[in-house]
Amino acid sequence: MKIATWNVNSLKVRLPHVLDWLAAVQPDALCLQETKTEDGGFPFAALEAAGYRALHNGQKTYNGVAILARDGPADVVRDLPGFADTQKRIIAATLGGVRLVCAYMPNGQAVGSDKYEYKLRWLAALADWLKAELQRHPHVALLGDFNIAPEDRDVHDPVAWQGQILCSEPERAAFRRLTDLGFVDAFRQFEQPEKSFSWWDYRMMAFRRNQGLRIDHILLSSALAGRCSACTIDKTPRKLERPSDHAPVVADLADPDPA
DNA sequence: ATGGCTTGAGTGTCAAGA
Repeated sequence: MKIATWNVNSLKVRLPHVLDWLAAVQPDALCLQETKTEDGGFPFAALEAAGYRALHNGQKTYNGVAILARDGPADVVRDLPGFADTQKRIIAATLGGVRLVCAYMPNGQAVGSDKYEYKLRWLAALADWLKAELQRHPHVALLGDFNIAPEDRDVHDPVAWQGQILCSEPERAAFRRLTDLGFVDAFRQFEQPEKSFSWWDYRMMAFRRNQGLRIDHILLSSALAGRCSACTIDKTPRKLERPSDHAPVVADLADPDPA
């Protein structure tokens, strides 16, 4: 089973890239963030024609998350249970025995801002919910744009970014709270190239200079982590005309051992 | 240099991203 996550920064603009990427990579499930549309503008038919059913939690202009899957997903949840939020950042579904949680975590804008406080509250609510979710489903995969670079090696210039948004200690502590629940950063289970990033600013030719951050992640519950045979960042679509500023992250999961 | 691009909204120019 191949699962993936990609912040597309507007699905209307990026649909051709998404369709090409689905055809080339053939994932069983793709989690999308920043679709930036309500259902009315969502390309259900084009994705269906490509062999993917879509679950969408949409919003006009901002946010919006979706799960594209070959098989029909079950037990769909939209939004963080028990957390009052007008922003559409969560969609979850069960597929092939795996509980997929697609998340677009808040950006936070600046350390100390109202949006930063919201980010930390949102992350705390996510951890509380996932703790309960792990009791119900041992095989949980949390995929998405975390807007957190968990360690200095995930940052092109750790000195410049020290303490800044996406890298601050409270954000990194929120990430560690997830790994303390038993989640494993799939990417770090394997040897990776140095300076591996998943996001590059549109400005300053940041991609060409590889001035990026690794903020898009696939976290696997311990029961799932043992089935993961590979995890990679696919920089190919970042090189296209009018790219998303994020690259997809892909994980391969072996079939479960027969009981 | 609190900039630089890109998107959506809406038709002038701003909010937001990260």
